[in-house]
Amino acid sequence: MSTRRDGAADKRRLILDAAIRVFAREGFHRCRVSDIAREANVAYGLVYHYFRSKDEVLDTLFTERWTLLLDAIAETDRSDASARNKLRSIAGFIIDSYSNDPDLMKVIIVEVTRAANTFGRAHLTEIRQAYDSIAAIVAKGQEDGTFRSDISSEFATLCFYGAIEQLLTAWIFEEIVMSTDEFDQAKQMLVETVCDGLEVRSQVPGVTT
Amino acid sequence: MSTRRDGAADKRRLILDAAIRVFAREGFHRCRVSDIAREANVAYGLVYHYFRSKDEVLDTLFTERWTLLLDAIAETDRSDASARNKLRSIAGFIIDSYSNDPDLMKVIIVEVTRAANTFGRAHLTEIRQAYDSIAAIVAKGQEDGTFRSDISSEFATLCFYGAIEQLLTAWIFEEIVMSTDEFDQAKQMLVETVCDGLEVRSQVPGVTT
Amino acid sequence: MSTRRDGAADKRRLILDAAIRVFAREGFHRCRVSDIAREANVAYGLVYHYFRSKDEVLDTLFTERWTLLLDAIAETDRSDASARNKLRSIAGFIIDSYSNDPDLMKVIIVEVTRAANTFGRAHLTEIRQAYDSIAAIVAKGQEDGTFRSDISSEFATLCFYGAIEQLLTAWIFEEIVMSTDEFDQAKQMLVETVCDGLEVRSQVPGVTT
Amino acid sequence: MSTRRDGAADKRRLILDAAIRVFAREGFHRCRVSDIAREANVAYGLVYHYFRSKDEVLDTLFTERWTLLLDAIAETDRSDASARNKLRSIAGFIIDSYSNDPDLMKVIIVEVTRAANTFGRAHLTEIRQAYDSIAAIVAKGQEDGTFRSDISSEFATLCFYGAIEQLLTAWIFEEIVMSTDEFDQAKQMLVETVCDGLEVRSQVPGVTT
DNA sequence: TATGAATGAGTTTTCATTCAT
DNA sequence: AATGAATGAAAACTCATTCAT
Repeated sequence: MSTRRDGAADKRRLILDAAIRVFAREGFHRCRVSDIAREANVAYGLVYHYFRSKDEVLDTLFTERWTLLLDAIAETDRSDASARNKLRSIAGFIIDSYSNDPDLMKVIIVEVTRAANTFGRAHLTEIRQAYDSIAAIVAKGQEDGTFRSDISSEFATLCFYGAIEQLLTAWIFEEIVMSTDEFDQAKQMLVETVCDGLEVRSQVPGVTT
Repeated sequence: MSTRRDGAADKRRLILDAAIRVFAREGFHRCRVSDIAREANVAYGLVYHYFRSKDEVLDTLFTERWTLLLDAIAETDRSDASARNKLRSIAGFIIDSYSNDPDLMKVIIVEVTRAANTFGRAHLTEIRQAYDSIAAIVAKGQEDGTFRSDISSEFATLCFYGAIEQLLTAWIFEEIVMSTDEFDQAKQMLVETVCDGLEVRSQVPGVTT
Repeated sequence: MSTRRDGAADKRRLILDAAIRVFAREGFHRCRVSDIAREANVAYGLVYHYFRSKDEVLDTLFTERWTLLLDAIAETDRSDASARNKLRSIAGFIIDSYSNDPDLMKVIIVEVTRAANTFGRAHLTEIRQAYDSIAAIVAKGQEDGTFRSDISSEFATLCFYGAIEQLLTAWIFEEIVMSTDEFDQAKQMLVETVCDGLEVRSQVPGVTT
Repeated sequence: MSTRRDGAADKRRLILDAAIRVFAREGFHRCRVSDIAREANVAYGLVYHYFRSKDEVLDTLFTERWTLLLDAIAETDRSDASARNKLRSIAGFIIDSYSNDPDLMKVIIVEVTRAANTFGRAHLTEIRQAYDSIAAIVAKGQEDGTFRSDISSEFATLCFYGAIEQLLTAWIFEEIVMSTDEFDQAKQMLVETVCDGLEVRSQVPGVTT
């Protein structure tokens, strides 16, 4: 969201990128502002020239990226693809984001999205907005008869997003390095599993307790 | 976990229970040890009499509860129920845990299970153990032909567990209060969604990108 | 200075002896009262049953031993040995004390005698008393013409006692283990060096700056 | 030791000088870091800006001064004075140090040199180095026939250094204020006593036990 | 814009001492 | 006499933030 020119001298960007690495490596709470400055090869005080606080650095990082996600979801929703393919596209976007910049995604997930007590709470509105947009896609799928209607769209969204995030979390937690093919396979499996669970079926298996 | 007699005088238990409330309310990092002591109506130093550090309090809380989960999974696995019903039982156990003690589950999820940088890392082994046990159940379901085999059991487990945790996280995040009926409905929907996605189907819908 | 019966059940003595080992091993400030109790195989609170405070344990240890030293000096002084032999006897007593109970002597020297800011200050009177008694012996040696009189007896005492303490300190610092012969040799060298320096000489070597 | 310019603005120096006064007045263990900061008229945190810990402040103070001593000994040793005069010079340097900056010397002696359990242990190597250099001087005196050879040079050094330190300790302990003349007299007496004890004599007095 | 010294509130942890049994 | 749980004051150390240059 920098309104400044990009270039070698954009110290603000330098700081943000350094912060990504430092937050990913040490965690937001564990690292010190001086760690960010050192990683960016920049004077301590400059961080405070560009950002009001350490929190604002993370907020900026989150909002930058989350806006892209919201845009991608909106963009996808505008297309006339099937609900299933829209979900595929969103899952693909998130997984590609991780594939392209695992550090940033790690920070966003670990420090914001999954941090119910701190930044998660602060960015609840933006996070909800993503859920709501996805839920709207599911709802349309239910309306046109693709998806079953006995599962609420909000609930379905939780399953969908929860599966994605758990996948990324596993990669983060276990420090798994994935190949391009493996990423593609993961996308495929994810969408199939979740969407198959959501689709209308001729014969629903009987449930016994 | 406590080998001491329970009763009004078990200050150790008092401290653990107070810690649950304080961690849930303020978050592990935000709260001070003095908050725990005050909440437990106990002298500051007594926390350190029973626990080596603030960290150890959380560790204890996590291990106490996670052991119950691992036991429940193992117990379930030992039964001769179908794979689907085993998963239902596990999901039920976790959701019931939340229903019975939302504060404790909030702490475990927010501060440990989802905290890749801090306690999550420390308890990786125990967390993995749960995943592995669930994956084994899925694998058996694949072997007996109930579940499709084109999705790896590990991957299926991520979807399953991710959906559950996202569900709980939503409740936690949004501070949603659920009725018993709603809890039951959630269990039902969760298992149906995930298991239907995993099951072998006569006709798999065509996938177009 | 226990007024109680000695015996296997004398917990007070047990505590004092344990304190010697713990103070010697870890230092007075570094060790905790619980360390003493554990070393003595005695309940925490029992230390406070017999002693008002941690300080009092050290005070007791010091006074017990220092009284023996003061007695030995007085006893020596009462004999009709030469001044040189009186000093030899005192040096011998101190070195024997170290030889017999290096831990206790380490504690007394390190924690009291050389601790100008803490216990040394508190026991200044008793420490001075030893110096004064030794100085009196030197003074008599000066009066009867054995020792030179151009060096004040107080000053001579400082040299004498300083040399002894430095010797013990070296053993303590460097953790040197000495044989009986080496102890005897040390006594011999010490007294010769110091006394020769104090004695009246036919020809004093010229001093040039 | 400071590589910074001296002047009113060198807060690091300010802190070190304040620490000398505070350590001398209250003792290292008794004083708080806040005492040092207040004495230096400096913010609490600045102490930690310049020094990693309270320990490091004392370490710095000791090393600064002890280096001067080692230099002085080396310098002295390089001259072609007699062994006796070399010892005189060293004793003079130490006593002058005390005379010029009694607080600093008090801190070094009380908190480091005589503290076998804490800092003395940490700086053992540097302390030994001084002893060794002095012992080398004595050894040369033995080789050229000035000093008697039946006393080992290490032993002689202990007597020499022990006498000096005991002298200073007495001044510190008893809070004796000395005039310049008295300091000179002390140097004179010290060297005479110790060196006379070390010198070769025509007739060695008989020793009877 | 850039620097890094300076500030000081906040928190964990330690441990001597007390006290109920 | 003996136990060990309970108390709480004290202090080191951290680090986000400010500020003078």
